Amino acid sequence: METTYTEENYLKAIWSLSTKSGKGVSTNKIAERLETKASSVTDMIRRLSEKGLVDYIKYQGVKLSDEGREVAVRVIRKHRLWESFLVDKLGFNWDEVHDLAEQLEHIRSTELTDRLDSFLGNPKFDPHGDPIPSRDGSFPERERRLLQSFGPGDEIIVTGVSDSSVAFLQFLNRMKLELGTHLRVVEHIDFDQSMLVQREDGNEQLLPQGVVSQLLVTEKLN
Amino acid sequence: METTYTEENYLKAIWSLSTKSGKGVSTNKIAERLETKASSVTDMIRRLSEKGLVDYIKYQGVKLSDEGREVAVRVIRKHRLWESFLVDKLGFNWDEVHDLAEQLEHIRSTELTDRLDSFLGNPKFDPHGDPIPSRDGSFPERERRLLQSFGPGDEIIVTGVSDSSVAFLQFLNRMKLELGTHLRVVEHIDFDQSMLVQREDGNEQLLPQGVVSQLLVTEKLN
DNA sequence: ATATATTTTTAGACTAATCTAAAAATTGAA
DNA sequence: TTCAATTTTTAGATTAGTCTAAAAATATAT
Repeated sequence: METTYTEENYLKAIWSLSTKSGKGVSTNKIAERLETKASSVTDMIRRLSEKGLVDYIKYQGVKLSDEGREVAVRVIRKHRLWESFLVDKLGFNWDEVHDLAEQLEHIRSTELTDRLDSFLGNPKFDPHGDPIPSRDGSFPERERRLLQSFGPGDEIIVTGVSDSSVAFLQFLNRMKLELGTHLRVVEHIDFDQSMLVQREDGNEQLLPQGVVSQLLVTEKLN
Repeated sequence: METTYTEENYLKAIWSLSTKSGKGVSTNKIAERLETKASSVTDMIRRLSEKGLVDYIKYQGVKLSDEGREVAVRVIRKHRLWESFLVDKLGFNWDEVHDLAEQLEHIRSTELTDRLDSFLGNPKFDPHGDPIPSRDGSFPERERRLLQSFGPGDEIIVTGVSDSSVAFLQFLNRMKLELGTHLRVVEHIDFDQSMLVQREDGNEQLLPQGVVSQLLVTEKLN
């Protein structure tokens, strides 16, 4: 299956906007992510659907097919390996490499990807702490601990919840916390066990005790 | 000046088809090189001309403008640096890297190119023996001539090929000829323009006309 | 020098990806 | 539940790059 750069970018966007809930990803969400228009997204989704890369029902959003997911994960593997290369070998800072990796991730060669992987020493996580899929598409496991066990300065990624009640999940949603959200701990507030954290956009947010004691996170390995 | 991948490929083709004679490069030659049709070439030349990247007179062929040459040389610099990376760091053979470098040469980032350059130790020549332009676009010197211009007793080093088709490179590989191979000319075989040479291990080898007329070598000055 | 062959350009059409504007479907609030 | 707001899709146009077929220009051979 031949895929264009653009198709790969759509598949990647759908992958990262997908949730375990099983709901389709909405046209507008994809448009926003890719900085394009909803009408363009509809067109592209139709093309991807004809190629069997996504399952699509009009007005109901879109999901990746098995084949579409494979393509997306292969692109993500390349993206994260190139980011590792740029930081570990060329000395870029981890916050400078995203746009470059967006270009490099479309280079077509399994052989190159695999050689790059071993040149880098088969890293399991990229410079942002995100897991690098292996050749067969499987993601490495990460050690997860409760948010409360971290302290000021620690950088973490939300990777799960120990209480999966609907109410808790909805509350997380309201707090704009989801899987993959990156946070930096600013401080513990001792008197009520809440925690001040900083988001990627620089804004600070206060997380109540209920969240701090239930949220599973993974430490970012820089 | 923003250039597309396709424009860059045209500029590169025009660069490599240009001769010192100062004549314009013909539409058909470009079409053949890029495996496209003459009509497509005419269209693209017109676009490049409007952008000021080439000088073009209908029916008289095309020449690179100063700005077009700069773009072409920057792409060539990237191509050759990536080839060096693939061979020196990832362990590819020098006859396997061309198609990959054709993709990598379009990655847009002067910063990346310069960091790659220093990561590789600022190489002057790529794995095919071709000179790598420096950041400012200047080529390193090295006097190379075709093997056929040498005579009995001359000692030379293989430093490049004037035909870098995959078939030719693979043939050289089969003949155990690679960059840096040292040879001594034994004799010209006049009737079919082949050449008898002696290798460092003392063995003699007959090189067919196709090799003798395409292999670039540098004289060994002892 | 003139007819023929070759090269180059033009005309018109196609595809991928995009856009704007408007229509259709869905969602949500009174 | 019904009507307004929002989301999504459709219709039609645009751009880059390509093609085929035919016309125009140039080169070549007798």
